[in-house]
Formats: sequence, C-alpha cells, structure tokens
Amino acid sequence: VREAIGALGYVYNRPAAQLRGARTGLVGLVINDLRNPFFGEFAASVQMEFAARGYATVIANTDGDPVVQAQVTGSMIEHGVSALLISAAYGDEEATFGPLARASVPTIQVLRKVDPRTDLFPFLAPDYAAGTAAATRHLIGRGAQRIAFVGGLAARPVTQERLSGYLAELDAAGLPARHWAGPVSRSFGRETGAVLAASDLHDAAICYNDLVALGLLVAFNEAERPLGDRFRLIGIDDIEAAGQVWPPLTTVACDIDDFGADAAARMLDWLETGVRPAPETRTPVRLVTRASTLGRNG
Amino acid sequence: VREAIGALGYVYNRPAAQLRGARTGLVGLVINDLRNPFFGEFAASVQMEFAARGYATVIANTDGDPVVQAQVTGSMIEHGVSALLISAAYGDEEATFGPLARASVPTIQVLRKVDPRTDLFPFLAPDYAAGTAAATRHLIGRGAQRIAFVGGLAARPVTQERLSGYLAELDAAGLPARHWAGPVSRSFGRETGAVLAASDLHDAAICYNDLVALGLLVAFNEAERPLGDRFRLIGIDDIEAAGQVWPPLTTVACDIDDFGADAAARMLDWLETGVRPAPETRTPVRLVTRASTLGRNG
DNA sequence: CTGAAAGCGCTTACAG
DNA sequence: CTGAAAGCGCTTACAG
Repeated sequence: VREAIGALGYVYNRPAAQLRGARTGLVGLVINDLRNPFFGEFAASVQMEFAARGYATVIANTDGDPVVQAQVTGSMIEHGVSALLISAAYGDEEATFGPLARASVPTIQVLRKVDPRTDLFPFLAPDYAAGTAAATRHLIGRGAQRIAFVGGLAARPVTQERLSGYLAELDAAGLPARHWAGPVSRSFGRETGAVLAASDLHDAAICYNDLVALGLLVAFNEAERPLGDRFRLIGIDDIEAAGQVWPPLTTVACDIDDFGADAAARMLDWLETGVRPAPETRTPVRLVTRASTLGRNG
Repeated sequence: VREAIGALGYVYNRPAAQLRGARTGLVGLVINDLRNPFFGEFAASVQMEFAARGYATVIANTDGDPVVQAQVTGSMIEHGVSALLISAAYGDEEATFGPLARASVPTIQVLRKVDPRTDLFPFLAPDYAAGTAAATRHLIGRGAQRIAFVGGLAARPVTQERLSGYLAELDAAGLPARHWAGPVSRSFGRETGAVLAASDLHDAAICYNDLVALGLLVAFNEAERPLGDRFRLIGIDDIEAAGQVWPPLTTVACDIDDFGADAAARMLDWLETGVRPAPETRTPVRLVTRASTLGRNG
C-alpha cells in the first residue's frame, strides 16, 4: 500500500527527519572567487565527489568579501550543513569561524589558511613552495639568470608562500630576485608582460598562477616576442587553458580534479568517522613542462 | 533574557520552521558543465543574485548526464528547494522534470530547452540566432566569402539554433555554408583549426562558442597564420578570456553577468509573486568586434 | 495585544 | 518483532 503511494509523488521530508536529529545530507562549499577558472574546476570536482557519496552541496561565492562570507556561512549553518569546505577570504575571520566553531560544523580550510586555529579548522593545500622551487630550478637549469616573480599582493600569506620557494632557490644559486606585486588577474599579467616584453630586465618569469601567466603570454604575443628561448614563462595550477594556448604553458600542476576530490573526501571522512584530519596537510605538486620554457625544439 | 541567550550561539532552526510550512530560503541551480568557464561565470552571477536576495544556493553539476541530473534534482526536492534554475542535460527529461512538476517546484529552463513543456517550465536564453546572424553579416561586410561554422553536435537544438542565423544570412547572400560538427571544447577547435589553417577552404569562421574559437585561435597562432585579415574568427559568449588572448576575439556577447542576474531575478520573482514567466524569453545579444575580425588596423 | 496549545513529518525509545 | 506514542523547534491559529 505504502509503496503504491510512494510510487507517485511521495517525497521524503528531510527537514522533518533533520528536526528529529537525523543527518541532513547537506554540505557546504565556500569559494572566494568562483569566476576564476581554477575555482570553477575545483568546485566542479568537489561537488561531484559530494554527490557521489550522497550529499547535496550548498555553494557560495564570496568574491573575497569577509562580510559576505560571514553572512553566507551563517545561512549555511541555519540550513544545517553537516560540514564545510572553505577557501576563505582574508579579514575578520572571527565573524565566519566563530559561528562555525560554536555550531560544531566540521570545517576544512582549503587553499588559504585564514583562521590560524588549524587544530579546529584543519588546513589543506598543494605544496606551492615546493612547486615554485621546482619551477625556479627548471629555469636556472635552462640558463635563466634574471627571473621575475609576477603577481600576488605582497602582504598575503598565499603570495609569501609561493614566493618562498622561488626566493630560496635564487638565493642558493646566488641570483637576483624581483617580485612584481599586483592583483591576481589576466589583465595585471598583461600589463606587466607589456613592460617585461619591452625591456631586457628579465629572461624568465614565474607567475602567481596561470591566469597571470596567460596575461603575460598574451603581452609577449602582442609584442611579437617569442616565448621559450630568450624568455621563459611558468604558471601555477594547470587550469585547462594552460595547455591550450600558444605556446603551451609550463606550469606547476596541483591536479585540480584530484585535489578537489581529495579535499571533499577528507571532509566527508571527518564527518562520517568523527576523526579530525591533521592540522596541516600539503598535497604534492609536479612541474608540467611545455613549450613556454622549452622553446621550439622541445 | 532571550537576547542574551541569542547573543552566544543561538541559531535559528530552519528545518523546524520549514516543517511548519515556512519558506525554506533554499533555491537550486543545476548546470550541465560547470568546468566550462562560461558556466562558471554564469553560476557565480546567479549565486550572487540569490544571496543578495537572501537565498542560499544548492548547486549541482551534472556533466551532461541525465541520470546524475535526475538524482541531484530529486535530492534538491527532498531538501525542500523553493525554486530551481536548470541548464539541463539532454535525454530522459521525464526523470528530472516529472518530480519537479509533481512537487510544484517553480523551475526555469535556462540556455537549453530540454523539456518541451515551456508552459510548465519556462525557457530563458540569449537570442543566439540573432547573434550568429549579426556575426555572419559582419563577416560578409568585411569581404568574407567562404565562412565555416565550427563546433556543436549536429543533432542538438542548441547547435541548430546557432546555425540558423548563420545559414539564413549566407542563404540571403547566396554564399555557401559548411558546418564542421564536433564536441564543444578547446581541443576540437584546435584540431579543426589545424585543418583550416593548413588549407584555403575558408576565409572566416564562426564558432559554437568562445571555447571552440579559442582552440581555433591557438591552431592559427601555431601555424603562424595571422587572424583578422585573410582569416577572420568569431566566437560566442564573451567569456573573460575572449578579450584576453592574442589577437583579441570578436564574439557574440550575451553579457553573462547580466544574463545570470536576470535569470535569477526572474526565478525569484516567480517564486515570490506566484506569477509564472512567459513560456519563452530571449534576451538581447550584441556583437563585440575585436582584432580577430578587424585585423591590425582596426 | 499577549501567551499557551496544537501540529508539521519524521525518528527513536518504549510498550505490547 | 511489531505498532502506537512522544517529541525535535518552530509557526499559526486560537483563547484569554
């Protein structure tokens, strides 16, 4: 009898179940810049992993605004999300993380460590410092002497971290360093690229990420300065476009799909087993070499 | 007294309210290809509009799979989403739209009309046919005689629609048409571009979207065939990358941010007023002309 | 106008 | 092992 009713139109009432204390099956994903293709690919892989394990994903883009972020995470708590993955915006972390702590929502910080209490809110990110170190060694090995680092606001920990591997390797090799600080965008890459292409200040550049590198690449194309021999270029992330431009871009790959699925899995494991992950975890990166540092003859 | 309690740690219990019949404040967004930067930008603008009007967004990526789609929309219904915006996957629409109809969830189909019952599920999309018509006229006006249309699976309504404006204008001008059918991806654009760049079959191309056009652009760069004079290229969408490549890409802009905010607003208006939108609405598009059809001298 | 009671649809613990 | 009752935290309609 009940099955007959069920067949046409019955829907399980989750809110009722939830009220009675059942698991909600809702998990949250908070992203600071969803328009950036890196985060688009990341969000897609996280969401697919959640869905595969039977959870629905509440998502929010904060555009880097901590006020918006506090509002949307508050709303997620009300809706009863069981756990949260957050790539947080800098500034006023208490407004966001305070309520999460009080509501005991298992929360993993991905990519950006904004709240220092990693014992409460474990941090997971690719090993960017190792990545820029490998990138710098690759450039030095190919003969580069004056390597620039382009993009990223100087004060930000994310920038400092990516800089650190680059600085360490240059220091070890006795070569000069220069950070062209600025916003993380194609257009900043393009502006800076125009300056570099018109000068002889540098013979190589590592960029904050592929977005900046793609802007730089366009500026060099525009100036008709070939990339790969006299000037070598490296990005970070390996977004889909990185391999689909001309010349193809050498980049530090964090394997976005795997990283997203891994982050989602760690969060769900915490939720389901109650075992909190280690305070800080770094996932491996690898240098993907393409024509932008290898030149025509590979 | 209550305020004091509220001050530290009280959270409004939405599930309880919901059980009692209150509005959930949850709305759904279903996307067939979130890894595509167009949908990334679209999802970001939709979600920001929802958040601005006080709604939380449940999002799901189906990767074009109707089975996944039926599963995730079912889950959204259980969670009590008040309304839904869907860029649907083709195939088995009943499995997705049947439950939505039975649960009376106000649902707008955006970008792809998969369920023909637009009286129940209104359809909203940019006027792509007008866009490709304008693109074709622009190319003819600049002297192109053998214009290709690249990308899109031939049987799909989305492809047919974009083709229609192109075919109509070529027909009116007495010029030949050719559709290079294929998947919507950078790599298909690149493969086809390699063929076109090595031949003299065409003197211009309109692509299914910017992703395909960007692939084609790379192939021409790779072959060292300049774009803009002897071969002109047009994309569709005006994703951020379109203006940030070399040469910059002429494209049919649907103003993604405005379109996303508009779609979100129409859905919320329906939800809040109870007035169902018109069965089919087309939003205006405009041709953004850049160097890929204008050449060096603009 | 204010305050106590009923009930939404589940799950859980308890009685038969 | 099966079935009726209690109760989760709200909102709504009703009594005072």
